[in-house]
Amino acid sequence: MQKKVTIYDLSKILNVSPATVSRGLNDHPSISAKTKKRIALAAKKHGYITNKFAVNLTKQKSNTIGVIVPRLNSYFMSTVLAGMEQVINKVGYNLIISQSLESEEKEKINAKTLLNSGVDALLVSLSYETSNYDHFIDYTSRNIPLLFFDRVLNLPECYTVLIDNKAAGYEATEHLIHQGCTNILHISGHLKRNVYSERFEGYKNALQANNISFQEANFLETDLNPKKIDRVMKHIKNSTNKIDGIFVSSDNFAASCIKELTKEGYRIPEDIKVIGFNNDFVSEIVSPNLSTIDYPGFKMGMLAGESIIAHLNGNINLESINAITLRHKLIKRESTSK
Amino acid sequence: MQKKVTIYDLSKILNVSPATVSRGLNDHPSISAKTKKRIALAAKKHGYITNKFAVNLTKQKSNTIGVIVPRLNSYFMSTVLAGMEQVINKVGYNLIISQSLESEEKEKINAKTLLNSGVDALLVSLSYETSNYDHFIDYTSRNIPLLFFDRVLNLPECYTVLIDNKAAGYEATEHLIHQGCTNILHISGHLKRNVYSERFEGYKNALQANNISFQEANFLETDLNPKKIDRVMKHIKNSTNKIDGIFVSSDNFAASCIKELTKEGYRIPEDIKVIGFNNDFVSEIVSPNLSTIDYPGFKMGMLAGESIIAHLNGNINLESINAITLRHKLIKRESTSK
DNA sequence: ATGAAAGCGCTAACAA
DNA sequence: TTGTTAGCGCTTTCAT
Repeated sequence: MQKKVTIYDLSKILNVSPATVSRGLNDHPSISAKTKKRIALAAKKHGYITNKFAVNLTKQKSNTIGVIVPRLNSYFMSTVLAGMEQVINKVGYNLIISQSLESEEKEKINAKTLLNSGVDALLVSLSYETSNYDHFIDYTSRNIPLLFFDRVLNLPECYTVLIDNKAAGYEATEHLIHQGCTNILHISGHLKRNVYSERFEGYKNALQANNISFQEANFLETDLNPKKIDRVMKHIKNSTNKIDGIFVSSDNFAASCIKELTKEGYRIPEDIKVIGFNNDFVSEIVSPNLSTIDYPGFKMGMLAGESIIAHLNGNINLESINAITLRHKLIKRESTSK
Repeated sequence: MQKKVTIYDLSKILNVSPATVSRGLNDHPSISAKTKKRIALAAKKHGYITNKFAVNLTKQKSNTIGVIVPRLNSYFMSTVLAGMEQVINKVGYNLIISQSLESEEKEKINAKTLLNSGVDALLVSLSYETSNYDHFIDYTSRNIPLLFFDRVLNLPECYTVLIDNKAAGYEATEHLIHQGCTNILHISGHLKRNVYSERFEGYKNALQANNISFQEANFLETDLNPKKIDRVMKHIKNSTNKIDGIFVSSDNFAASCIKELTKEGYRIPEDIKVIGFNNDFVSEIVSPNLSTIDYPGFKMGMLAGESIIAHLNGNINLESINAITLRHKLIKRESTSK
């Protein structure tokens, strides 16, 4: 175990004060170039590394940003995180990532832990369950910037980065209608979350705009877990009116649907057209290719990261902004062709 | 901005010493239940939260574990991370995650940053480029535990968690042979990395064991990026001996191969059988279903996390262990059926 | 251009 | 059971 060397050690070695060493190391203007060089040299020679614990304590900041996501292992989420990490790392920050596993309880614990560990800001995408804001007031009351992305809270005081899910849901549905579908099933995630409820809104609006009345039976609230595809298949087979289009709020689940439907003898897109959501890699692999909504995860991550950094640097003030909406895009592929 | 309350504030309020407050808060045995209750109450009432910066400084540890991965946005990696996060969070640690983006340069910077920020341990999966160990000696020399997973270094002093890639490569190849393939192409990642070089070894061994001589032309070193499938297609079409089997070191890339080959008129598995690696979600979606090697990412993450925690707690000593090898499994699906 | 010294908030050894 | 006090290593104000 190599004993750690501090600025005091260096100051003794160099016969200068600790303050000078500190300044030298931090490139303070009032230190002569010569002294700086000596300090730098000695630091390198003795393997000095700054003790961030002490720096954090004095400055009361950690250069660390907390993230809470529902789960790490999702194509979309990992893409978002990749974007965040990239911009945040570039400016010397680190990302502390934790997952709520869709549990409000764990989300609360995570929020508390991250608060405790002194993150300078928090980025959150909410769990399925979360229905109140209480675990975040510790942040706002301490003026720790808070930003929600993707799965957000409908509160005016929350700064958010997301896409226009309602419009996207509308476009997806309308695309199916334009392709000739008249009895469209919508497979949704939990309506508690904005992303799903808004897509659902868009779906209904598109129906209405095209004079198709919404049928309760054509709506399925699920947890979008491909392992639970059976229920959906049963629903489709048992529906009184033949379903000729499906709008699924996730590509993974949509791909599973295509797979199962094909197995059951349905022809896609002739019998049933399917459109997904996200533009995951899987949408290009499944046969037929899955039409979908391109959801710019990487960009969302970058934007969330950039916004929080800009705010921390005092360049912009999030409080004046309510939401940043990213551009989505309808991707037409074989699964919805005429 | 709510002024932060310290143990000194509480000690004044309660007319006890700061030490008592500290002890009370930390449930020290020598503090009376009554005093503890008083302290807890006051803490809650005044919204006290412990200042981790000070604790870290005093204890010289951060309860934080650093992770460096090649990229966050990969199915496999995000699964590993999900496993890690779960076990590590449960015992009160946090994960600081950074990505090298396959660059040795960035990996070095990340390693330094994480060292600086005072992680208690480091978990690493190496970038494609990395060829030397230098950026990790800062850790070993400071006795900061270091663990490599998946993409590791072939050094005796490195503690690693991985699967037996050679055996897995062997099994994948032999499976193709058993299914009747005689001219098998192997599409690999960069041989610099153990995971790919060992699978390649396994491939060659399986050929040899079955009296098939290895052809240089049947080996393709790539970066496994599905976007660069063209080169592979060209190779297959131009090969003098008809290729009847492909062993791809990644499911994503294998799925893309199936997709492209089918488009070009090849029948899978009749003309060419394909086997992938990882057992990603996509392997079940592509048509025909992709045979593959099940690679227990989540378990690998959990194991890496558990090992490092056990080591930090002094329960096991990593230095006595060299490698933990996880069980893999051949998954036979349609893409290799006779 | 450099130094002295206080302070960041907590823990723990030693005393009482 | 509780208190006193000396750090942990760095930054920064005020002197020089």
